[in-house]
Amino acid sequence: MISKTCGYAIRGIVFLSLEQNKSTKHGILEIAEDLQIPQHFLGKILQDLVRRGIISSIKGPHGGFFVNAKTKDTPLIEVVEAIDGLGIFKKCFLGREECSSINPCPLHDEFDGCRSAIFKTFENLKIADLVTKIENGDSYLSLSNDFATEI
Amino acid sequence: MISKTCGYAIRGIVFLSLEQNKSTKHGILEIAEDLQIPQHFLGKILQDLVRRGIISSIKGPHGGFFVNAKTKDTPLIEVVEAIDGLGIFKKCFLGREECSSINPCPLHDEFDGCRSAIFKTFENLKIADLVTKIENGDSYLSLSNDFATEI
DNA sequence: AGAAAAAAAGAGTCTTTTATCTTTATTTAA
DNA sequence: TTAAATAAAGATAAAAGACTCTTTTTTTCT
Repeated sequence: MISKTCGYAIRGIVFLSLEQNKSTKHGILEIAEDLQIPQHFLGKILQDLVRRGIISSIKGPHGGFFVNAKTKDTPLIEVVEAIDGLGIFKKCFLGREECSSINPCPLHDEFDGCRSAIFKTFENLKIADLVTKIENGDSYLSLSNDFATEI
Repeated sequence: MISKTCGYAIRGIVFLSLEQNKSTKHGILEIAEDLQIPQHFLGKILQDLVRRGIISSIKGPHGGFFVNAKTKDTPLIEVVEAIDGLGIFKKCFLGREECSSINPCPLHDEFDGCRSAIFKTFENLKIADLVTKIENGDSYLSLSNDFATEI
């Protein structure tokens, strides 16, 4: 659905927004290692998010990426729009150039409900909501050590 | 969700299954032009489907692709499995290597319902169902002439 | 001022998906 | 039995997505 890149973006923002991370800046190396995402690739993604104002950064010693006043209230759809664009919600399931309710493909109506449900979920969910889930222990950003060491 | 290639496959099968096409063989050029899909690319896709027994083909003059006894009862999930594989229903929304209900990402539960709804729809829908929609004029395989000429 | 740390930017690579072009194999019909 | 039609196969290319490596810029600290 959303690209891998966009998933990385969301995970990066949520990482910075976790309670114990909020007060500090975090270098790209640290973030990438913790989330197991290629360092320079994640770097570019976070730079995009800084340009959009979703997170902030400072260069130089003791610099790094960090949350700003806006971060936790950012709806996920804003991140999706920044990285993938909203066009992903309009693509025809069967690969036709155009597909809409006035000229639908045979799967259009079948999946239109799901598609708008997904869209609405991205509209309604904010970064803060994902943070809460993680702090409650209901979900995880990276494969938890518990699972990693159990192998 | 499903790849463009998979969409092409479904459209190709449905094209052959339309009532007025059932009794005849259709060359790849005709199918590709009608559906506006790159000819040789669609050729390879249909060849896959022939190997899977979902459609049939005959070489030589008057040869072409055509439906067989199985075609119209083929559930869409079988086509998806043939082209994309069922792995597409397990990929993590946030790009983690593993994601499941015992080690979910913060979006896992949000979208699990949609994901299984989509899976079930692909299980339940058969090629025949899509054919019916088109014959009823409820949906279209290619951009209809009506729309094309209105531009 | 100079060295070091860190993000930012630039450029290049690898992989996958999508698409094209060419050749081969099979079948039909004249 | 040869020519033509057609699917099948092979090889290559173009585009997009994901990832890497190198250089530059900014900032801090000594």
